[in-house]
Amino acid sequence: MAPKVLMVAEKPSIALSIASVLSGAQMSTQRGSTEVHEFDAMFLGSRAHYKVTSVIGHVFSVDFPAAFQDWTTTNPSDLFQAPILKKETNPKAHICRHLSQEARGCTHLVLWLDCDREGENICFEVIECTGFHASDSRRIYRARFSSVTEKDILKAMNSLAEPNRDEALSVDARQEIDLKVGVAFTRFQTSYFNGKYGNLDARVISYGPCQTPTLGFCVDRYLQITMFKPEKFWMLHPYIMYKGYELKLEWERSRLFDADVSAMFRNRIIEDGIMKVVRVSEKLESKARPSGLNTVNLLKVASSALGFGPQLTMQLAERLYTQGFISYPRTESTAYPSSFDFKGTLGALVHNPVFGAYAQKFLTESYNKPRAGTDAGDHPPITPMRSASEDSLGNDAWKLYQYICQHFLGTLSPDCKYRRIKVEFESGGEQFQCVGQLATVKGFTSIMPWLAISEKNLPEFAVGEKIEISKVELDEGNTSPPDYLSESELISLMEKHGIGTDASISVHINNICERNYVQVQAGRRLAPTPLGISLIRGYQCIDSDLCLPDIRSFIEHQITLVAKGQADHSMVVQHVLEQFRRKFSYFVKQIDNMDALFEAQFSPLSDSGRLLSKCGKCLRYMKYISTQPARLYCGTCEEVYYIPQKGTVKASLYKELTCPLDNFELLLCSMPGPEGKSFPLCPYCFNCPPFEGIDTFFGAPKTGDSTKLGKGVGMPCFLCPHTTCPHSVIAQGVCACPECSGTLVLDPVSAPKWRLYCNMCNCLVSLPEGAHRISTTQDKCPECDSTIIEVDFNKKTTPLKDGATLHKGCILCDELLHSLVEMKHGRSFSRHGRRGRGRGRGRGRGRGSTKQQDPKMSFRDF
DNA sequence: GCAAGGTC
Repeated sequence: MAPKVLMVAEKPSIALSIASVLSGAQMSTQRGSTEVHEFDAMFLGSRAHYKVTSVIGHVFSVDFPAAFQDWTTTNPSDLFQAPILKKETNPKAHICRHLSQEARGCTHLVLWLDCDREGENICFEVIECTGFHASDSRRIYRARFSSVTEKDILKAMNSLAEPNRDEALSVDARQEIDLKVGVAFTRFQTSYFNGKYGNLDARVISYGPCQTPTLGFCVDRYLQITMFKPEKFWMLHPYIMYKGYELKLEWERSRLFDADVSAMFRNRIIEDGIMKVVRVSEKLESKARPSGLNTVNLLKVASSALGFGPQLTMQLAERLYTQGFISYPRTESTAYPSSFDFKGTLGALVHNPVFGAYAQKFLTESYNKPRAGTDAGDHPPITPMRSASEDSLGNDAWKLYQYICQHFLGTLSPDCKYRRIKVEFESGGEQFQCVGQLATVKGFTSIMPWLAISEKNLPEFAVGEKIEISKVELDEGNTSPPDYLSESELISLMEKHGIGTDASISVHINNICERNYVQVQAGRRLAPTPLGISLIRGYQCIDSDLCLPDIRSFIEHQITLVAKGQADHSMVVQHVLEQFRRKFSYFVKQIDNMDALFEAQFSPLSDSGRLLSKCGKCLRYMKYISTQPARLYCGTCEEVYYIPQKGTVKASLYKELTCPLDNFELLLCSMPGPEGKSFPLCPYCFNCPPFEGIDTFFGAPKTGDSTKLGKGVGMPCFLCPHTTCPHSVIAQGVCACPECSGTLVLDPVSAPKWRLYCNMCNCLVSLPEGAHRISTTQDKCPECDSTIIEVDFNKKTTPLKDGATLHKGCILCDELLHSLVEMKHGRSFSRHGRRGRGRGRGRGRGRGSTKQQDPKMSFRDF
């Protein structure tokens, strides 16, 4: 039987390249989760059928099991020993199913994942999905390629190897360590600080072994700035007039920090009055052309020269790449592969209106061999692939494309050469100099003009000449602090310390912006916020390891032992986690030290917010904190009560009305929008629902579990089954909801457009408009068990005979009332089923059995 | 709600 070979790459573009090379572009392509390219060709000496497909990065990512997902019930320190599981990274893409289907009937598997540790790890993810036996070295092969070129692909096919399990395990180790450390610290910090300060506006206060050192770099610079003490200095600048030039000479001492001494030197020069030429030297200097463009350098230039953040740059680059204008934009390599087709790339640019002439010259004459650069074995440097114009790309993409073209042409240009002439002088025992520069070969600077050397002409001097000094200036200056860290400097620091990868550096920077730890200022400089500063200073005083870049190198070093087979995977994970667990428990013990910084930076809850609602325990007013998450704070009891995160809260209508269960003053909440519900709410019950068995809470997810209440999820009065309180669903409920198992409740502040709404779904029913008052009574309809309501009509518009205004009745069975009510949302309104009032447990099943029996008894047909 | 790493 002919072998059937499944080959899997890390991304669709590489699967396409491999298939094109191995099939000689004679393949058929099927769509699927990812494309599958099929063809016949030789494999290990026999004719074989090939299928080439790909994953889209990692198939799986790690997470905690459900039992550890709940912030309120899981102690973060338990996370270090918690089990972890692998979940499909993107379940909607069905990559696992795709691989399993494609592997059916295949005799061999060839793994073409990127040749780095992550790729090695994905190899085993793929093996798992395909159902091959990981140990079957006669059927599973690893293709090792250093670039996606025909030469390297063919070479890899002829030297198939085995996947490296140790390298894959090292990635497993990193994943587990990053997850456990990051999540444990993040949950602890967030829970500790969130809600503690009035003006600390943070949804989550995250920690991570990459993002935190990244923030650390920004705060370090900020601290340098604040600690900086300016010093006065003086510079001596004699001037001479010579052959028509006025020249300002530079002092060999550059500057002095002593005013008197500087003045003394100045007097000596003035006394001497003559500059003597002691030496004239000339040197040929050169400025090297760039090597190939990699991602990190692209990010740096884009940030510092184009003003684009890394996130935007990568988005633009991705678009240019998918549209075929540039090569793959995520690469570490600055060296072109030996097989790189420079002529082809230049040819693509010859018709470009901006770069065409420059490219054409290289083709007709010749071009320089690019500098060696470094080869990371991933992708070639970023180059243009196709000509584009500003009109077709749009402004930002064009700027980036333009730079990529300029850089590419720069790499093929000669170095910039220039003559540097230095003239040295002496006067009054002091040495001075002036320097001239003249370009002899512009080289790459003619296509990258911003890198050109600044030219300066000097007249010719002869040694021994004496020239009169025209004036002497003593310039005073102040040393100045550095500026905030620029994004481009930050990228360099991250690269230097191994924080993040070419693909993730932009993510970490974006992270610390989104978490409100830093703000991007003009010129893309990163100014840390009070929150960012307090965090880093907090780590520095508790355990500075936590925010130093070494924390990443430590992890990298440890997992490298696994990758090299020098240490056992689980031993290393255990060892590293144990160290972090100790650091974590020390951090928890010392959190007061960080809190002291927060106290200095942020105002305590008791100083902010307006007074709202009396606490049922101490009977004092609580404070309303409007910043997210919205909450009430009792300064006396030091308790926080969350309230619904949407809508507004007022005390007005329910002033002095208190909850019979706990004595807390009721609030009136109004959800936003013209159809938003209004309802009373007890701050205490909302946070600590007093009745068991209520499993539908306001704001809770539909599948929510009532034992796991989050912030903003709880029991407003319309869900409360209290039997005598006038605000409970027992008192305010009118009838069963026609749409769901909820109860229609009277909206207490809906006048003059009186209405009922369902306490569980969106169902809305409008009542007679313009009534003075509508209220529920304690009576029930004998026919349908709904609550009898009482309407006090307006004298002028009353529908009652003789101008009477008071009317009691059932909204379903009373003819007059029913003619005045209208269904706003929902399909039908049956009078069947027992009314809501009887549902002592808040969620009755009254309607369930009769629901389908008489569809005609709908609201409209009534 | 949480990390970092792939890639889209």
